[in-house]
Amino acid sequence: MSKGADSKAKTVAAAAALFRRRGYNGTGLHDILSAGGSPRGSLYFHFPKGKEEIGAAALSLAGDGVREAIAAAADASRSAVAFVTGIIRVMSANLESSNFSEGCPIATTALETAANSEVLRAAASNAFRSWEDEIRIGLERFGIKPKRAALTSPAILGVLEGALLLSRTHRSLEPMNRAEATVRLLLAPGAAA
Amino acid sequence: MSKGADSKAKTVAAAAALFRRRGYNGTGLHDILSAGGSPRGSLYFHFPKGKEEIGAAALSLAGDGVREAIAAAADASRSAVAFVTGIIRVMSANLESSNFSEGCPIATTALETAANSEVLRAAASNAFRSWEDEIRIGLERFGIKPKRAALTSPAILGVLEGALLLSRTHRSLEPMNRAEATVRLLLAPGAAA
Amino acid sequence: MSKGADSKAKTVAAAAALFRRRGYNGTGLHDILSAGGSPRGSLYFHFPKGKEEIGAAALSLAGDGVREAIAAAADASRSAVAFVTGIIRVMSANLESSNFSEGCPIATTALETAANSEVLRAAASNAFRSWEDEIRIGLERFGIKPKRAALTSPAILGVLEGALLLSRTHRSLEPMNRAEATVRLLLAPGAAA
Amino acid sequence: MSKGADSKAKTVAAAAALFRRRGYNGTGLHDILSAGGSPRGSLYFHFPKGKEEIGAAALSLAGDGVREAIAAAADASRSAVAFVTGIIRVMSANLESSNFSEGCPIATTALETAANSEVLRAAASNAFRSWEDEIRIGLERFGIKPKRAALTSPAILGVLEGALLLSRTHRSLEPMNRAEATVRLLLAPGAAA
DNA sequence: ACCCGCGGGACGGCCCGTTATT
DNA sequence: AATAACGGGCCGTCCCGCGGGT
Repeated sequence: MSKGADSKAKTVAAAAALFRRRGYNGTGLHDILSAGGSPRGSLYFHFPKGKEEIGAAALSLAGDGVREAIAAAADASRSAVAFVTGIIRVMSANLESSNFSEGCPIATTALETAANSEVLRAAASNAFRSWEDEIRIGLERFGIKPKRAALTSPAILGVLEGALLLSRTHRSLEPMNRAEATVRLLLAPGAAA
Repeated sequence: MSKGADSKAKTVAAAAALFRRRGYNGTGLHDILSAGGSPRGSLYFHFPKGKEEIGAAALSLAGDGVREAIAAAADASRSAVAFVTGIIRVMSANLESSNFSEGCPIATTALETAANSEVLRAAASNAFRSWEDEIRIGLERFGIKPKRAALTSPAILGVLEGALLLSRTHRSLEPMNRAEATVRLLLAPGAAA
Repeated sequence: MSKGADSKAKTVAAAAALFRRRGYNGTGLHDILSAGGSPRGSLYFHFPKGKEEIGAAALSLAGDGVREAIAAAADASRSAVAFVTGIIRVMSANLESSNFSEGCPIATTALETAANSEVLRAAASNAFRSWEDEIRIGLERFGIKPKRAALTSPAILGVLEGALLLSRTHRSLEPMNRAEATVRLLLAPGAAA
Repeated sequence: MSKGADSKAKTVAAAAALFRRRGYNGTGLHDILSAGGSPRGSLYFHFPKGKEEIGAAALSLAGDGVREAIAAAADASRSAVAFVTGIIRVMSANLESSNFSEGCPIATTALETAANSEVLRAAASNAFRSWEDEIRIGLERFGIKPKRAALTSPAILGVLEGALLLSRTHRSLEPMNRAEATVRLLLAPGAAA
């Protein structure tokens, strides 16, 4: 049981890592299984709906991971700006340490499957929504009014995602740095948001 | 000659359209060929390097298309804000009319191949860079100083890409609308960018 | 289990038969599968390394078959000359009954792949070596001294292979008959070998 | 005209070289054309029957080359044994210098196509026959009686072909050396052959 | 009249995601 | 819970002609 759960969790974790680097369609079940060390035949025992179910689980796992990282950034910060730039810097560090292989763990799969799998699209949507929520909560914690936080948090997420995409494509942290400037602007006292 | 160029161009156009909707790995050569009306065998004549070469050509074509659209938006506008919101609205219209199937024609392929194909990564990078340039040129045309335009244009592109990703994932134009607000802020007189 | 082994064995047997007649490169996986009655997908399960692995298995099977035929010829003979001419006559009979389609089951594949696949070259080499050994053992059984048997057996094999090649090419048993004369000479009392 | 003939001859020469190393089915028209420096489209102008016609021409060319080499060996020798061992040594040298890639230029194609193409089988048959003839002529020149020469020459060719096959497969000159001993025996004064 | 760029289906081998069977 | 299959589809490349340049 714990062994089964372990095996399942390992598989999902392996899938999440591979989807992040190679995308959903670029990752074979074979790769996931061998990376996770699980046997072949049990896959459809744990995931009766097949690859799509693994994908949804991986999206969920990755979504939770980032959400927790956002919460941790909030805990470690003393201002809204520090909070948000903290998030950006963690992402930048991931990008750099992985040679620009590890960007957003959701985006690639989200784009690949948005038009083809409602299940995966929804899973990606939930993940993004949870990040937005977490950012909003963090902003409120640092004194940003709920109304403004609700408007700014999706904007911040958008800026962040755009920067991750461009950084990965250009193999440069420059878009991440620009994103930092943009979010500062979004959080500036006078900004109408 | 014209027939040959036609056939090749049709294939690339079909590829670009399919990559936009389903991504690179999600699109089979078979689909591209039948969509373009070309037979299998000619493909290897026109694209000796195979799918990767088609991908690069499709990325280049799509890049040019958007670049021209940006230039057209500049021609049709009377202010920097109108110019940039014009771009966003065209993209929003594409999104909506295609039932959120047609977002950025580069982003999906860029993310899928950034870590696996230097050729495709570079092609995507060039496309993004050309948009950034075109935006910068447009901004300068409306009186934004070169220095500021050079800093703001990549930020605008980042905001736009992030919004396209989120809109597609959420099947909602709301992120696009938020992006409009963000770029207004970026272009506001007092913004340090 | 027995079914699995059966299916695999059938595939290998079909492959060996086809490689013998049409060679390795002239035989498609499709032909092998349909001849063996196996479905497509199982192939990669049984032979993860693909066609090369099937080729090696087929070479090994064919090698064993001939080795056993040589051993049987030894059992059925009362002299070294009778033993070796017995081998030749069996081969001649195969050639004739198959309308010169079935010659050496190793030679064609050996020549096709000697320079391209170390795996297949080695498999062919092993097969030939096993025949040579079996011939040597047979010769010793009929009183040929080990030293001489060790020198004569490869010579006999060479003569036999050359004759099989020429007979197939000329569609005539004449080279096989000449080979019989040559091996008699090799086994003649006074021959220095 | 001379250009055309040149191009055609180059193509055939390239084909012969490639067929020798990789066999007939293992060699693509593409390889032949690019090795020969010829354009694609003209191929069916020069060889209306396609690959088979190229194959026949290549077999003929290679056959002539070896026949001439046999004649040259006869010219350079003073005895029947020296003549035949001279042939063997040239072949051994080819084998060794090409890392066992260049054995008999006919055998591989002969075996691959014996059962599938009457045209190619006949071309190979002719080549072998011409070698046999040339050997017979050489033997007669050194005093071997016509009757014996006619019986011994095919035997020698068989021994030689068998040795070439085994040497290539084992990547060893040992079968060639054994072949030398065998032909000495065939040419020994007392041999009934 | 000779040549060849360009195009055309058909498989080539491989591997995909999935399912009976136990 | 996992072994042993299963078709289908992947991309690449095969060998081959049409129609237009020279």
